[in-house]
Parts: sequence; structure tokens; C-alpha cells
Amino acid sequence: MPIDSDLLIDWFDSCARDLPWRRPECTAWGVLVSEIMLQQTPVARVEPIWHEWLSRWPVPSALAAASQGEVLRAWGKLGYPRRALRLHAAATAIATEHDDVVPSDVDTLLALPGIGAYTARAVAAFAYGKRAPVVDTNVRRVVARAVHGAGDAGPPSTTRDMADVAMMLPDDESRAARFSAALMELGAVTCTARSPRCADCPIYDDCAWQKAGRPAYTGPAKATQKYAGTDRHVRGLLLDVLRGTPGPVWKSKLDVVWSDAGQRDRCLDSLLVDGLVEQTRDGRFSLPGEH
DNA sequence: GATCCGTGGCG
DNA sequence: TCGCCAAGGAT
Repeated sequence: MPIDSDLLIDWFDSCARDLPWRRPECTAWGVLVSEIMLQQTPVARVEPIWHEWLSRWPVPSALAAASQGEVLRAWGKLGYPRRALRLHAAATAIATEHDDVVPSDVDTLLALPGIGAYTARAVAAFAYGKRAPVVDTNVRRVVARAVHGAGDAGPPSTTRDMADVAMMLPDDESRAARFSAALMELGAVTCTARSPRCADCPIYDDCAWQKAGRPAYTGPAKATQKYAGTDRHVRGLLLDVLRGTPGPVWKSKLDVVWSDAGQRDRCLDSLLVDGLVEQTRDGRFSLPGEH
């Protein structure tokens, strides 16, 4: 059973969270910054950083004028700091190639660094009101349950997932964009992964999962990713030292964060390769552009 | 398609 | 306590 767009949009219009990047005065740039920050990162942690960024860098060219090190510091502990570098690169491209205007066309957005299938369509829909299937983890879960009657979404398949949603998109552009935002909102606040609040769900009566008695997820087990002791962990520790220090540091300062010298050095090398760290001529290490 | 890439809160 | 989870993208 497809999702009743009228029910869902009405619920969204009356109950949606008041998030700053949803306000009418928010620019397309503000929407783009929010979408990048929200990748794999909860709203509560993004909000304060988003405000700082929009206040400090209100247009793409302003961010482009900042150094990579400044950008990484301002990114703080949002996680996945390569996103910050890519957003900086995207801002530079927008400033130089698009007249400082965030593109509204999906294919043009896809050509920018750090912008993939989800983010390109999210910006087109939420910043410009375009009709595009916006599919994130929330949408995949809501569709899996409400439409397919499954406990959760299986492994992602961009093509199939977008086709699923495209079929349900209202014809009207503005309503299509609100429908997408509503699907995401429902997954984020009501049809949650762990303990869904089905009693509060606006489409409860139509939900295939509810009708089937809410069967548990039966698909393939999701790969659980470790963190403690991984390279990701060590890279985070190394970067945290550089964020917390005004200028370049000697390697001895970095060596104290992790006992395994082999892993430490491998991670430092990978940070250099990724452009998250630079080495000065005298052999010290710093965030890029800070020496 | 499988892996890698940060960080912190919560049940 | 600790595994799961959070508006993904690049390779």
C-alpha cells in the first residue's frame, strides 16, 4: 500500500520540528551546509556548529576564502572531517564556477565534491522546491515498513530505493518536496529504528508493517562496524591534538596518543595523504595551511 | 557491492 | 557495559 501523501504532508505541516535550515529565510547555502553536516551526524550535534558556520561564512565565497585549517577547527568534533574539506572545495567551486550561487540542478550538484545521490536531491528539493526522490536512511526504513511490511530496510540500492520513492512522489513540485521532507521527519521522530512510536504515527492505519503484526527484521545482518582501536579511532586522536594546538607540533606530541607505533605512523601517513594534516619544512605537523 | 571514514548518546 | 545508531560519500 503506497503512502497517503495528504496525511503525511498534513502531519508534517503541523508537527515538524522547527529546524533552522527549514525556515523560509534560510538560504540554499544554509541548506547545503546542513545537509553535509547531517551526513551520519545527529541533529543535536549539528545545530550549534551550523549556526556558527552560517554566521561566519554566510555565502560560499566566504568559506572559500578561509584556510583549510580554519575550516577543520570550526568543524570541531562533528566527525568525518573529510566532509569539511570537501565542503570547502565545493564552496570554492560554487564561488568560482557558479557565480557564488548554489546550483539547483541535480546533475550539477552531483559534480561537486562531497555531494552524492542523497545530498544532491535534498538540496534540489529543500532549497529549491524541486521534485526529486530524496532517499536517506530514514526514508528507506519508513518505506520498508509502511509499504513493504518489513521490520527494517535491507541493504541499500540507490537505483531501487530511488525508484521506490519516485513512484510515490506527488506530481506537484512543491508538494513533492514537502512529501520528501515529511518521509524523513517521520523516520527521524516517529518511525525510528529502535522503538518506533507507532501510536503517534499519522499513517498507522495504512502501514503494511503494522497490519502484518510488526514482524522483526529478517534480512541479512548488517555489518557492525567497530570503532575502538581502529585506524579511525587513532586518526581521530591525532587530529584532536592538532585541533587543540594553535600551531605546528613535533611528532613526540602526537606519539603519546597511541602506543602502537606502527598503527600510529600509518594513520599519520593516511592523514597526510587525505590532506587533513600537513608537515612543515622543519618536520613538525599541523592542520593544512596553518604554518 | 563491500569497506573505510569520527564521534557521542542511548537503551 | 557495549553494541547500535545518526539527513552518506568516495573508492
